[in-house]
Amino acid sequence: MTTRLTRKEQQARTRSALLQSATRVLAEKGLHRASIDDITSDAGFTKGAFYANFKSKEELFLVMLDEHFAERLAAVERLASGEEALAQRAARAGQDFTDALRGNEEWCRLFLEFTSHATRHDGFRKEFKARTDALRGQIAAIYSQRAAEVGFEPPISPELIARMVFSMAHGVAIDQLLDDETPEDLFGSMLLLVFAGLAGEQAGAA
Amino acid sequence: MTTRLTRKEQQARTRSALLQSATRVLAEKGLHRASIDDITSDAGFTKGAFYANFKSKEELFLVMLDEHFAERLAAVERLASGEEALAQRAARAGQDFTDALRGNEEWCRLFLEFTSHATRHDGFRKEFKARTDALRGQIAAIYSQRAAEVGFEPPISPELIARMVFSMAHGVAIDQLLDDETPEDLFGSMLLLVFAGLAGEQAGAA
DNA sequence: CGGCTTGCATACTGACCAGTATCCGGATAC
DNA sequence: GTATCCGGATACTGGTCAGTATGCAAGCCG
Repeated sequence: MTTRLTRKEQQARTRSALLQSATRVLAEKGLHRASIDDITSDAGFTKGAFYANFKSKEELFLVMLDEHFAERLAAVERLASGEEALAQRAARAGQDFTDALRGNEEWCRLFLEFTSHATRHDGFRKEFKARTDALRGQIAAIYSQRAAEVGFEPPISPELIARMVFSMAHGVAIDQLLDDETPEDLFGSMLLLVFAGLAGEQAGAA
Repeated sequence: MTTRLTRKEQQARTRSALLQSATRVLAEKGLHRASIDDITSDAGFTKGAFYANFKSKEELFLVMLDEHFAERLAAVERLASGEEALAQRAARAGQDFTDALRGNEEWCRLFLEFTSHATRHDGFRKEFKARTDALRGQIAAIYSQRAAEVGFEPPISPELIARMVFSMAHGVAIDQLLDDETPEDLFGSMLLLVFAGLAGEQAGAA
């Protein structure tokens, strides 16, 4: 019972170990300063294992992008179907979305790295954008559904609201990376203000 | 009249040419993928010129940080002393602050690069933070002064408001780098909502 | 004018790294 | 049980880059 794994299982295990190490090491050192050897040795392998599982470093980035966004999308969908927060303000969705960011320094760093990589690699940028759009679309949909339930008519489009929430989250993530004095509830306060503003705008005419 | 420059003047000219090229090249290629040779040759020099003017690549980053923040601080102070926008909403200050960002893709990219560098180099991070704090403090002061002029009592501290404005600006900057479909007025709309929220919060109790 | 200084150029070094070629040993298939 | 396959290890290649050492010519000072 020492070696119970088929070859496929073994390789899958290796691959996911590499991905896990990649997340850690790339977040720590940055996309370009972390070498393949850094990543594989962190996982207890060598270069050979890497190239048996990924075509290139660039492909690794893509795979990681996929994994991270899939996780977050799943989290959002879980929230969408969950009943618990239903009566809460729609901001909840955005809040939850960035609970992923807050306290998750690793993902913040990776997000930064991926972003700057994306600005220089158009293929990667398109993939990044596509996934961001999907996530944002989900959140917009949730918001709009919740708003309808409460009988609230947003003065601006849910898509735009979602975009604002994303931008705020990313900005706060940056703030937290740079500054150890960032107020704990910065993002929450911002959401509150924005949604207070939305409520106010509805009352007042355009 | 061919060579009218003293040696000091000549070197100052070289140095500023290098800094200008550094801004362009580092924004284009990223802090670590742009080599010293890339920078110097963009300016029509070679490595020797670089090391005659800067101790190391790291020192170059610091100098650039200084220059950029000095520019922005100056811009903010110009705004603070200017009379033209005095009657406008306090958001003007923040707006102007990020006009520097909007349409200034180069600085956005550099900001991203500096940020991610800062997360890995504590000395640099502290310098970055110090300058950010100064800029944010300025904006908070302006906001607070304007609010007093209008007789408006902000429900939350001007420092926190300034921090929000910064975060939003940075988030929008990221959005714009990643997405060519970012609405032109995203940042403006966000500011509007936030300040509407502030006004509303003042009326409503806590 | 002549020796000294110095800003910049050139050539080089040591280190690092993505990707490739080759090999091995154990799992798989028959 | 033997031949095959293949995940992963090892060794190597070509290229890049920060930083250094040295040279040189043009500016500086007496």
